[in-house]
Amino acid sequence: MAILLFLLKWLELRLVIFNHAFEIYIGAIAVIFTGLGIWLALKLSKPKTVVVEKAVYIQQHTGNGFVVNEQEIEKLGISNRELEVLQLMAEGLSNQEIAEKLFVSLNTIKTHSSNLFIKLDVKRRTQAVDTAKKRRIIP
Amino acid sequence: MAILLFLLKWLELRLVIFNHAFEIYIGAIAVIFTGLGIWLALKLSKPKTVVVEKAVYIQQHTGNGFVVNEQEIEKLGISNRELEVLQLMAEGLSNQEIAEKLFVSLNTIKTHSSNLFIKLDVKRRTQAVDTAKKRRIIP
DNA sequence: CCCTAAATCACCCGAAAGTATGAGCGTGAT
DNA sequence: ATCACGCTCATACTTTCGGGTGATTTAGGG
Repeated sequence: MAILLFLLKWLELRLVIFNHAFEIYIGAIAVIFTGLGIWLALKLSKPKTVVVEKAVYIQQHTGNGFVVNEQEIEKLGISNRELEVLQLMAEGLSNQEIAEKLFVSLNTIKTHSSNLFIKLDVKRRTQAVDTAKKRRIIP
Repeated sequence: MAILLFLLKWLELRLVIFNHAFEIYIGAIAVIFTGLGIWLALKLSKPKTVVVEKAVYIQQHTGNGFVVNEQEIEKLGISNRELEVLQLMAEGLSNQEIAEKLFVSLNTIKTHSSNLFIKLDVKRRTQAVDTAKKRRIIP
C-alpha cells in the first residue's frame, strides 16, 4: 500500500516535471548562473579589506631606575615561577592566558596565584598587582 | 547603397533572432542571473577587517610627577564616576568594596566597570588598570 | 518642553577567579 | 635515604566578574 502510494506520488512528480520542464530548465539556469556570478565576483574581485589602526601602548623603560626589590621578594618567599605569574597578571592576562603562555595547566596557575595571594597577604589579583608594584617587586 | 546594405544586415539579424529566440532567451537569463550573482556577492560579502597594531611609546612618569592625561579621558569619554571606580579598581578593591565605598549598589559598580571596559577596550579589570596606567589616566 | 547623557539599580546567566585539599615528581640539602 | 621545597596537576566547591538587557531618575542643553 505504502509502496503503491509512493509510486503514485512519484508518477505525479514526473508529470509535474514533464509539464513544467521549461520553467524548471529556466530555474536551473538561473540558479547555476547566479552561482557563477557569485563565484566570479568572489574570485575576481579584490578582497575588500578595511584596515583599522589600533594603538598599542608600550611602556618605555629608557634606562630609568627600576630595580627589583630582591630583599622583598626573598622576605616574602616568592618563587620565580610565582614571580612570572605575577608579572603576567600585572599585564592584565587571565589565568587561562598565563597558563598557555607558560605551557602549564590552568590549575597550576590557580595554585601559584593562590600561594602568591597568601604571600602578598591579599585577596584578589588586582590587589596583588597593586601591592607588588608598591613593594617594587614588579615594575 | 550603404543604407541598403545596412537594411539587409538588419533583416538578417532579425531572422537570426527569430530563429534562435529560445537560445537568446536562455542567454539573457544567464547574463541577468550572472549579474545578480555578482551583485549579491559584492553586496553581501563582508569586508575583511585587518587590525594593524601601532606602537605608542609612553613617557615614564618618574617619581611623583604625575599629571592626569585629560585629553585621553575626554577622548575616551570616561565620566568622573567611572574614573572614581577605575581608581578604586586600581587599588585592588572588589566591586562590592567599591560599591560600599561610594555608597551605591553592587549592580551600579558593575555597570560602571562594564562601560569602562568598553571605553578602554579591555576585557578584564586587571587589563583596565594596566591600560589606564599606561595611558596616564590614573597614577 | 523635549531630548540626551549620566547615574542609579535590578535580574539572569555563564565564565573566570579563588579556596581547599590531596598528590606525584624532581632536586638539593642533611 | 630522607626531608623540604618548588612545581606540577586534579577535583570540587564558592564567590566574583562580566555581558546583556531594561528601567528609572535627574540634570543640562537646544
